[in-house]
Amino acid sequence: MATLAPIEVDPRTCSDVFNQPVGDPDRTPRHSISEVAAASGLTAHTLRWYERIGLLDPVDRSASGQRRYCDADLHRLAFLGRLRLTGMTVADMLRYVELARQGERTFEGRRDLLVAHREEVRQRIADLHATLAVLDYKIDLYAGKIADRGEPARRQQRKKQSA
Amino acid sequence: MATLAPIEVDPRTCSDVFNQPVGDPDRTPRHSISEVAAASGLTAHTLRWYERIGLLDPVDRSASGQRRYCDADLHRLAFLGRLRLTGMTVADMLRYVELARQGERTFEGRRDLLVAHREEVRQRIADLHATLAVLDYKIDLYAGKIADRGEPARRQQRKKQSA
DNA sequence: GGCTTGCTTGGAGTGCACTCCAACTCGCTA
DNA sequence: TAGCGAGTTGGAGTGCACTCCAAGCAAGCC
Repeated sequence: MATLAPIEVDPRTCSDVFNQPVGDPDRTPRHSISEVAAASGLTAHTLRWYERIGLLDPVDRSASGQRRYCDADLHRLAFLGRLRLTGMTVADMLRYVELARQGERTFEGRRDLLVAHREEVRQRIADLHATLAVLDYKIDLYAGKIADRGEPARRQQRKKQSA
Repeated sequence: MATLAPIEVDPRTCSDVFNQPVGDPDRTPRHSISEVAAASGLTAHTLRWYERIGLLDPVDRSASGQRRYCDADLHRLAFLGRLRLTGMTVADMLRYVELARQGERTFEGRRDLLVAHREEVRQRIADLHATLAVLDYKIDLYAGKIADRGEPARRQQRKKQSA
């Protein structure tokens, strides 16, 4: 069991891994929990916890009872990790996963959930950009003040420019 | 005490309100806690809590002991709100405020703190954009599937396109 | 005077998302 | 055969950022 590369974020790698995984991800159970932890950025604790609360279906086990994750598990984790990273609550992720378990008849529900999340993501991008402008402004201000302190002779002049 | 407009996010309104407020914000204490709550998006609980932990200096009081916020308080809150909204921890905000209290000699420290936060904000914007791509992809996929279900005759064809 | 509304306080409580613990098993190597 | 490292479990604990509570006060209105 070699070290796993970090899970891909290419859209196709997490398209619809629950029902019709793109590229037919391998279902061979073979990755240990520590490998998956390293690859996903989640801790082993968190992986077990996700399984316990139902975010992951029960993972395959080795003869001695240890977890062995397959590629499909990795893909689901990659997608869940994206949702989590972008602020979706675990409760909403659970809702999504439970819809997915119910099959085709929940396409609308799942789409709506993702559309709502996409709106939130867009809003947050806008918020972050607005804050970036504020940070740039203040950082420049500090840069000017630090320079002024080094060159007190120019203080008067600088103050006029950047008040 | 009229309803306050939401606090501005224009960079100049939160430039350096601690030491040299831009545009010389009014120091007249006049806004009640509920007005400030409405304008800032924070609850009255949170405003009191921010003051208790030292994020805000002790706010002026009316004759009967009620808080009266001045415009400078609003500006500080606007900036702190931006930091908070973009994921800075309260502990880091406190560190920033405490640096500001120490005056000029902490310009570098404050700048460094903001520069570090700016980097985090940029990283998060990148993460959000990456997730947006994944969400777009999956939402399109669901749209296709929902359409297919309505038009079973075309299912074969559509599947070929969007697998 | 009585009622309502809005505010005050310190400390306790909440919700989320982990994160850790103690006691245990298993496979492997020396 | 002993020791080690990696894994197992349910339940308890942690840290963060609020959020609420109970009891009380002050002002305004009928």
